Amino acid sequence: MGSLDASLVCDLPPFEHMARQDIAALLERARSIRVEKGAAVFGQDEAAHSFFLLLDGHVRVVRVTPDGEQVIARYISSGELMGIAQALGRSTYPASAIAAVDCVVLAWPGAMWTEVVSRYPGFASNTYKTVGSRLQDAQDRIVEMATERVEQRVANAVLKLAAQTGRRTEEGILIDLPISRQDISEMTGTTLHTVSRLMSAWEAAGWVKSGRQRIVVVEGHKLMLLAGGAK
Amino acid sequence: MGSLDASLVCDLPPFEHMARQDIAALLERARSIRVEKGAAVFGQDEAAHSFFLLLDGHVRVVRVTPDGEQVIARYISSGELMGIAQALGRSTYPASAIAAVDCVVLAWPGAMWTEVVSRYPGFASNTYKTVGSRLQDAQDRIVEMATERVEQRVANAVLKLAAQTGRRTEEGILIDLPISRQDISEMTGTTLHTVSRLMSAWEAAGWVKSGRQRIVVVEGHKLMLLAGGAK
DNA sequence: CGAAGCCTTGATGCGCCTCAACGTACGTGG
DNA sequence: CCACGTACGTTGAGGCGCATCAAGGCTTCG
Repeated sequence: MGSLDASLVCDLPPFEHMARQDIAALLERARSIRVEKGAAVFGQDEAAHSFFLLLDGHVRVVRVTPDGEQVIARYISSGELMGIAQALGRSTYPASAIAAVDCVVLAWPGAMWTEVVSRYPGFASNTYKTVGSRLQDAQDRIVEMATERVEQRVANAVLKLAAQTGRRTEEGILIDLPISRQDISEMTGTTLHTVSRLMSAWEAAGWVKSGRQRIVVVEGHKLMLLAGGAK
Repeated sequence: MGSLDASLVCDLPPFEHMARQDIAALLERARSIRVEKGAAVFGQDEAAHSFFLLLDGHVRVVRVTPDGEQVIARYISSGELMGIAQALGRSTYPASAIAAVDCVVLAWPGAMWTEVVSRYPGFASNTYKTVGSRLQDAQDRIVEMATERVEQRVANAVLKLAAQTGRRTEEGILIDLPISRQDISEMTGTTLHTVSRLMSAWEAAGWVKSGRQRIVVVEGHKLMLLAGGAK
């Protein structure tokens, strides 16, 4: 596919501190791909042939258990790397990446990773920073699941989504991607029923407005109190 | 402290594929430290001044929540790296590392990390492999906490410990470090009471033998069935 | 020998899952 | 464009898994 201009991406965290020409050289070797809503960028347990940068859209990273249950590991927003299995010495992807909306991604061949590391150490160290914060996130979530109750976890999940993908509107902060009760339940280890009940209660209290695949946070601070004020 | 011989560590995974003399050079710059049972190798939220290699013993990595609850993130066995915050661009340790028994650790100044990466790329890539498998572990645990019931999680935790630190005895596989019901509960997000009841039941069934801070797995396959046979 | 730490076991209650039924928005094809 | 099917959302009733509260026994160490 055609080449992209370095200026389009040079402000993204992965390219921080890289020379403009190095960025251009990297981009030249990437393929740019359009992914339709609902389609997979890569699939769980499939050979890790590439690593990716999400240019536009939102991607859901999902794990499926042997007996078919789904768990949402995280949402990727535009500008983030994903599928960086080879950076961690893995040969398969540990989860599936599903486009939550129509997306544009850049893909580099996985075999290029070692070369990239040695040639662009800045890119590599930014990648590892990303990995570090994801490990931190994962560990936070374990603590959360071990110590907090459903209501707190759901409040937290909604707040995180609002912080990550929120857009200010006159009503409040709109979570800018289609998200169902089921999705929230898969992020928090509960059922869509419980999420629905919580959202109804919060709506009655005027803290959120929500509808079909749509959530607007009106009174974030109230949710923060729920989520565990001391933090 | 005195210098160590490279032959002592050259078979450990972190030093795989490194030249003997490079290993020796690295070791020369490490401090070797004895840590008493119960003492901290490093503490949560403290500045990440060093990174470590556990030479001998077992270390418990623990997170404490704002309201004082503890969650055990993992156990480190001898030969593993730990406290590698700087490799991930972090300036503080995300958890505390407590010696489960008397330990010996090697410590390198954190500031050395960038130099180490560029000078010994093999060491770096092995480190990132470690990080990768820990991220994987963490994510597995999230899935587990989200989808499995306490009994399965506890069975899994016991099996993991047996696999990691188990020693064959005539009775069965002995988990070779002092571990209480409370510890298991902090690994699985439950209470010591529930763990105690489960262990009693398993003991009655003849699947384990256990006592004060001591667990022997007699019939591992029975536990595997419990933990979720399909895996 | 006392005290502290670890383990066990019972009784009780409730948070949340499960099962069930129905309402409502969406989009697709006749 | 309307009718239907499908996916999403809501709300109730019931029950169970596990936390919580409580009390007591058994090691291990100073």
